[in-house]
Amino acid sequence: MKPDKEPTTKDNGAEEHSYYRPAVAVDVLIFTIINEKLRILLIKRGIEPFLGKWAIPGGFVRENESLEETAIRELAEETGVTDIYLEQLYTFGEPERDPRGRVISVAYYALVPSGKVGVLSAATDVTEAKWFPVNDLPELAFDHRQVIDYAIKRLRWKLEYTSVAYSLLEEEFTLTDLQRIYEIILNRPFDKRNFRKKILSLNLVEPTGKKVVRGVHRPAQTYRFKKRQLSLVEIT
Amino acid sequence: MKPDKEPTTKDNGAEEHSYYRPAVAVDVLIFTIINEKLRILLIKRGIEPFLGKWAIPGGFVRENESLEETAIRELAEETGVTDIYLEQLYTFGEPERDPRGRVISVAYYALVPSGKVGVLSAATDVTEAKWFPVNDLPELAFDHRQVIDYAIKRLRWKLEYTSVAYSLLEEEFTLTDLQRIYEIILNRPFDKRNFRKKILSLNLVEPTGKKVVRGVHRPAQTYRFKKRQLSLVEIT
DNA sequence: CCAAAAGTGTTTGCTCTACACCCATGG
DNA sequence: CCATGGGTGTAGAGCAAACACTTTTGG
Repeated sequence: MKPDKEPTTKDNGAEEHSYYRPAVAVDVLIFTIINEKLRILLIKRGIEPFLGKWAIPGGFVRENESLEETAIRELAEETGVTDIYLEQLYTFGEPERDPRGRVISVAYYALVPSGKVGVLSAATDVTEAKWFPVNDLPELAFDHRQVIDYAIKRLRWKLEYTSVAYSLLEEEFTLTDLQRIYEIILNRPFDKRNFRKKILSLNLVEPTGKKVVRGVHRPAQTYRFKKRQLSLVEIT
Repeated sequence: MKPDKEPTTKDNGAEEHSYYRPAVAVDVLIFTIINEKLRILLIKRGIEPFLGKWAIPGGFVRENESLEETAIRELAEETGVTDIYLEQLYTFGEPERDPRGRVISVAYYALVPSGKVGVLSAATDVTEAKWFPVNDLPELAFDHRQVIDYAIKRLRWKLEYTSVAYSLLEEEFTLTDLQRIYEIILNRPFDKRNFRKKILSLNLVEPTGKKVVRGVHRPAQTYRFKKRQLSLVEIT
């Protein structure tokens, strides 16, 4: 139970005694789209430091629990959802990030389908939690502003080069739904014809055969994502 | 000094006492190119577990030292070099990765210019360290095989989409040098004319005006990287 | 019949690929 | 003068961008 030289063995036996052990937390950035805006789930701090400020939900790693398991647990505690897109983002370890002492925090980010969101926001009302549009954030605790900025950059990048976008949609969706995800997150318009051409040429999506009527206009074909597996470039 | 609820405040006061604190290590994957091969610096373990197996150099985070500082320190201890490309790779935290107890390890990877290598391999002879070609690795300790595989994937990706390649070269280099870096790491040939056209069109490189003679043939123009700063896509 | 989103092709420019020969040097 | 890598251009294919009208529905 007392690691002495891991993971290396650079034999300068000077460090045989107990090592300095920082606290290790996992923070989970939970994104979704509500009302045409990319939003993140934040919780209001009830204690010092940063009392009253908003923060990314997170918690400490437990014994016998992997980092990913911690993230999944946190996610479930906050939102009740499981089985959604989750990816390690970055590990933040500046000594001064927490005024109370050293905390190394491994950040993950999760994408929740826009549809499950009603449920979520209800479930999270108990502990003071809210979905904030990412371009209208409140005052944040710790270095959480930078963490969020970094996550958004990564999300934008992933959206352009992989198929994460599907993680923000329900099983069945229209191509317009998909296009809207891209437009909202990347914050620029796409040409409808070119967009559809590109998506269909990627062959990641197939029509369900069903149509859905969503207003006083022509019904739309719905599609489903072929394999519920992500990305061509599965390197972060 | 005793963080109680960081970084979140999900008020279930059950965890007010001292948290479980795993050991936190930083491992540094140091890559370079020697003799037309991509190589990684490994050290031989002198103690159990995995005695005699090779491992990625690393060490524990110290108080008041950021993760990056730890990585820089490890890198300097192993190789003597400073001021080289360093990037956080991933954080590995499976509870069973170290048989002796929980160790969370934040992996960084570094790229050392091919030229500084002579110096390095000499300097590292003291502690049993060796440069191994990445496609001819010895038996490795812990989960280090996967860590290396992951790093190589990331390195390949970075090479294609950013300008990390320059981190493996000296200040001044020929276009053939650069092409060779790409060919070695991506393990496929490039067309000389197309390669040069592309590199020059990116405008990241400028001729030094000097030429270098390196054999019984026409001397080559040398170039330098315009801004010693990396990547267009500065995300992960 | 009107409003609103769904759906659909073609042209143009640009980027990527394939490909072969002359040049400068040292021995 | 020979061997060796340095250096250069062009044509064709495939991909990305721009762009406008018809269809289906509910009210």
